[in-house]
Amino acid sequence: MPELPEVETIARGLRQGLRGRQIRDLFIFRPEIINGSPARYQTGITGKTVTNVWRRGKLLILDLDEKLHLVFHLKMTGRVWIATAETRPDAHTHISFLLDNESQIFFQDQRRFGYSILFTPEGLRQWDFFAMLGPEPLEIDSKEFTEIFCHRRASIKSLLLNQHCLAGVGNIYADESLFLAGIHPACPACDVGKTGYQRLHLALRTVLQKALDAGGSSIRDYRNAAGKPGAFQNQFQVYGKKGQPCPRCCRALETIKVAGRTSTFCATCQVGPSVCS
DNA sequence: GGGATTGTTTAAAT
DNA sequence: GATTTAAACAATCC
Repeated sequence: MPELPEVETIARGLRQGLRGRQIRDLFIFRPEIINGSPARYQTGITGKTVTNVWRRGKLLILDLDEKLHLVFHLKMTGRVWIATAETRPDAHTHISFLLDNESQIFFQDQRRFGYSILFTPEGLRQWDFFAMLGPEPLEIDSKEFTEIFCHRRASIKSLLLNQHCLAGVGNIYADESLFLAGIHPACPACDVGKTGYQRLHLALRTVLQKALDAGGSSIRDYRNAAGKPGAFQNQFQVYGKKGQPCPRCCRALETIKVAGRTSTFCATCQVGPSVCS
């Protein structure tokens, strides 16, 4: 679930608490969630100091001194948070990092789809997944945004979810922004139209910013760097609200599968594939 | 037990 | 070759 606003919220929280902290030791309870050699991971991180924490797409990245990047992908249920010295690791705690102030970073993941990797700067640059990420949706201008979609026939929703097109958007913010822009999720991207791209760009930025302001969305698993849930789930207009009245026209919200994902939308307010303008 | 959940990769089709 | 679609994968919940 952690998409751009959630990962960004975690990164901001960690940055606050971790800058200048040294990682004294780490305990790897489940080596298989480390991509690459666990031994190299262990020795590479031990004794290093966290110099910065940032986000790219849905990736959480801790910069360590001596030029290393400690990367996490949280996938569905991953969490990275700062626990007190007394907190005991549970069955879902796969790595714990002991800090020089006795607190600890926990990497937990109930479903274990997430992973962590330690990179050198060159390694990170050459990592295909990282190199192929599209632009940050909060950073591009409307011309760039339009250019991503206007020549492609795939559904607009599938391209919003495609990390090569835009980095950081997942199912929640795709559905919410398409509703706000009044665009049907299955509409071919090239048929959305000039004003449609502008509405969608604005809608996406608006939704992402509001979610950031609310500290992200917690459906069930997401927690911030302090282990606390976000609040944006209380502002959802359509996501997960099948059968409930559309906030705009009161027609019951429907779901369809687009790009293999459940998409909740209003059949009145979101213009269909054949009528997009 | 089947279906749904997620982001991403891989394979197949166009 | 580029683009698109579908299936597969990980583990767990309901």
